[in-house]
Amino acid sequence: MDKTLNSSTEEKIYEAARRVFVSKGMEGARMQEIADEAGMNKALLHYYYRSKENLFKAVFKDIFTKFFRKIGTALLSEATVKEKLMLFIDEYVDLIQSNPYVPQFIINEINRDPLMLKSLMFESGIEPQKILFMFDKQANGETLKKIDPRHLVVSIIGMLVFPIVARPILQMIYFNDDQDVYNQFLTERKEIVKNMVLKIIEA
Amino acid sequence: MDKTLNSSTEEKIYEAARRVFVSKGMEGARMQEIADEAGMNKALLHYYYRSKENLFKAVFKDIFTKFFRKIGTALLSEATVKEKLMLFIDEYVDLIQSNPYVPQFIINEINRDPLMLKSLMFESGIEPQKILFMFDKQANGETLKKIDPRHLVVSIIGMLVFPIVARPILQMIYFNDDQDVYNQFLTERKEIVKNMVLKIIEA
DNA sequence: GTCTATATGGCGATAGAC
DNA sequence: GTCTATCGCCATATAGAC
Repeated sequence: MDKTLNSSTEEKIYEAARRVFVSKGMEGARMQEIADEAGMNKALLHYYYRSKENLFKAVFKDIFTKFFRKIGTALLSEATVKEKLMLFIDEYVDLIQSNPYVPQFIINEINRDPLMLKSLMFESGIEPQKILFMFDKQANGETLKKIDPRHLVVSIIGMLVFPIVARPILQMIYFNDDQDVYNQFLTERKEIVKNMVLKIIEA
Repeated sequence: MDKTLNSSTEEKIYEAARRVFVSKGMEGARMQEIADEAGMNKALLHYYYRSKENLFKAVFKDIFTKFFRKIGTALLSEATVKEKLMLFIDEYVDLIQSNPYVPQFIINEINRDPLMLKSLMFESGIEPQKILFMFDKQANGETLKKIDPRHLVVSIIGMLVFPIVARPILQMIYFNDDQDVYNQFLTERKEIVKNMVLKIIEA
């Protein structure tokens, strides 16, 4: 059952806007395209959301919040550092596999308007320091002797995000633009990154 | 001596366009801003380059080509795999430190218009497979027993690029938006990534 | 070659009929 | 609430004086 079939006009607009904004960005998106995608007239978007800026902010806030909450869950779980990291990789890979445009979208929009960050973190109730400090404390006492957890987390996310955002380039130079082979590359990558991380923290 | 002081009008336009395009992207850039940055009138840009698209392509082709050539040099050098990788990290860190906006710029523009890639690789004379195959061959016989060199290179670039492109977010949540501390974080990161890579390939 | 002034088109936003 | 028609602005691009 397609959820959008029975949804209200406002929900249809929101879903369409989400798709268009995420793939084209705030500047690249067109209100006309969102209207087409939602199967209605352009004027209706303004009737419900008054401006493109408003519509964008509604979409971006939700995406940003959900994405960061998801990151927190694995790191806040009750487990050893090693287990946490493996769980984190599992969940993060699934997250970006099913939302491949989101990481680049968030990075681009934050860089375009960095002032969004402060208000966004405040409004969304995200407390990243809580997550990171907790990770810090556990890590220091345990297996991670000489590794700064910040560097480790940055490395893991970078290893996972880069092949997604740079997909067109890598798919071209590695696999002669073969989409299926690249999907396989991404699939096997989860275990490979896990092994790399294990080597890093266990050495 | 500022090179732009004595350069021709066309060179001034090119340099200004490079700065604006790299930081704002093709869609975000404005011809007026490029003209202001070059210290001249908007009409002159069209006199020399005819269209925004033309000017952009001239800039993008150069940046793309130079960036990928630079990557190749380290991996094509005569050395062991380990030495190659360390040299590659050294050069790549320096490259993106002095061109922090370029990686995101390239990724964005390629994703916006993936068809650019084929013609670009052809025109620029880049042969990435040569580089990668060479790396493959050396790697297989040597220390990298169970590691796919493709995954390793993707991991390294991801580890290095991510803290640059996601800087506003990471600087905020890690260091309360302290710019100096984040610069230090980036500086120490070169050696940290080297150590991580060594653990990965030596385990 | 370099400027000012203007044409042209696209997009966000609004007015107003239904 | 939903549509058609249109306004007004801004950005690329061009015309034409100097």
